[in-house]
Amino acid sequence: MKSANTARRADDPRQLVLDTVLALFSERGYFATSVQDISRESGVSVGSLYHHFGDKAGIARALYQTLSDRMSARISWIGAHRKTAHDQCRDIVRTLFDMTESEPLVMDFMLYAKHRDFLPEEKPICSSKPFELARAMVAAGMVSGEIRPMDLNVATSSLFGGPIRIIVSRLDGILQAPLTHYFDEVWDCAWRSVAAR
Amino acid sequence: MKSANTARRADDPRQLVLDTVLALFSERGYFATSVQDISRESGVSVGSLYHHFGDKAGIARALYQTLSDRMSARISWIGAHRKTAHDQCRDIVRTLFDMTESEPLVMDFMLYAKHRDFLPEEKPICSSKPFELARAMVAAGMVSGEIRPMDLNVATSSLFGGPIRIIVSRLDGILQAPLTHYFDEVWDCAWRSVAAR
DNA sequence: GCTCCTGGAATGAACGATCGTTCTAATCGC
DNA sequence: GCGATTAGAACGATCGTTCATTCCAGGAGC
Repeated sequence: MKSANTARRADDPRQLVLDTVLALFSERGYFATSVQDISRESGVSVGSLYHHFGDKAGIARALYQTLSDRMSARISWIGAHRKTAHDQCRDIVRTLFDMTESEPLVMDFMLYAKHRDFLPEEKPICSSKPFELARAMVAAGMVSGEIRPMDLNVATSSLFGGPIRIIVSRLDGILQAPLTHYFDEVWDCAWRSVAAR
Repeated sequence: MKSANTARRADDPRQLVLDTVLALFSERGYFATSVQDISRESGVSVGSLYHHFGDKAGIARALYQTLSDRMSARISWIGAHRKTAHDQCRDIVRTLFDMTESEPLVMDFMLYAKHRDFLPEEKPICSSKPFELARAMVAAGMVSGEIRPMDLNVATSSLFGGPIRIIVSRLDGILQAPLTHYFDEVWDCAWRSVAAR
């Protein structure tokens, strides 16, 4: 094999760093994690960190960008492969639940990155790319008559607010059972809040 | 007047400091606010700060305690003066909306204090005193038959998740109109998600 | 095939700035 | 006159960042 992309995940210093800081930021927080910590834990020298990311905030920005893009891709896929707003939104919630269970650190970072003290210029999660995609699906559902006519912000918040709050509860350790256990009940409540009839 | 409490708000150094740090933490964040900043802005010397609060985290803890107690008091009052779970929860949402408009900094701090990097030992907002009170009202509503039988966490999250998400949108500057404008629609959606019939 | 050259990548000791905290002396209220 | 409170200069620790240096892969010239 030609191995055109010689940068395997294990050897690519960028990916090595991003994997490391996701864990460090989640367990200690951004400000309690020093650049020296990142260097030691990832095995990448301080000089390399600055070569690749510019500054400390650049590491956080790169991490957010990567995770945000991944989530956008998943949501876009759902939008293309499900027809009704009901099915699209349902699958989004299911994906969010699955991600929370399989990659809780990722979910935690995505939900709170903007509101933590770093990433000052980034816009809040609710106006970021992934959420914009979801909002568009809700809008389409309102046009098609699946969803009652109302303010678009109210509809989107009502539909996803409950599921997000359950995710937060799970991340905070309040819920012992995996989110799969709650999915049907949560989605039933969420859809009732905006369904046309 | 005897003026038994000689510590008027304007002269009480503790209250002076808490008012100051609420503004500073909200606009710059906890870690970007130095103790020297707090001293300069509040007019209280560094020595006094440490005399009254012990350390920097103590200031944040005191602020959280004060605001949390105030919110608990309001929710308790509602619990005592409204009979049905519907009216109780509705008034809680209205109070949250009102607070968001009249004291956005307070609301912002309450919603995100636990998830910011400081206050490490505090439990997350959803298991704090104010939210426990609200959860109890939901539980009572389920017993009385106002709310469909379901997992208590699911019901509470579904009922307050939408309103909280709208509050976050407003705090982030996404919504231009005051929350009063959205209240009826938001509450209608929220209640539909859990109402018995 | 061998050497030299080149530029991107990696290194980590060192730097200045700033942070939270301490401490001693001064001041206030009674 | 005495404990509680205030004052703010000073301290050690630690932070993010810099930079002179080394490493290394691969193309050019012969």
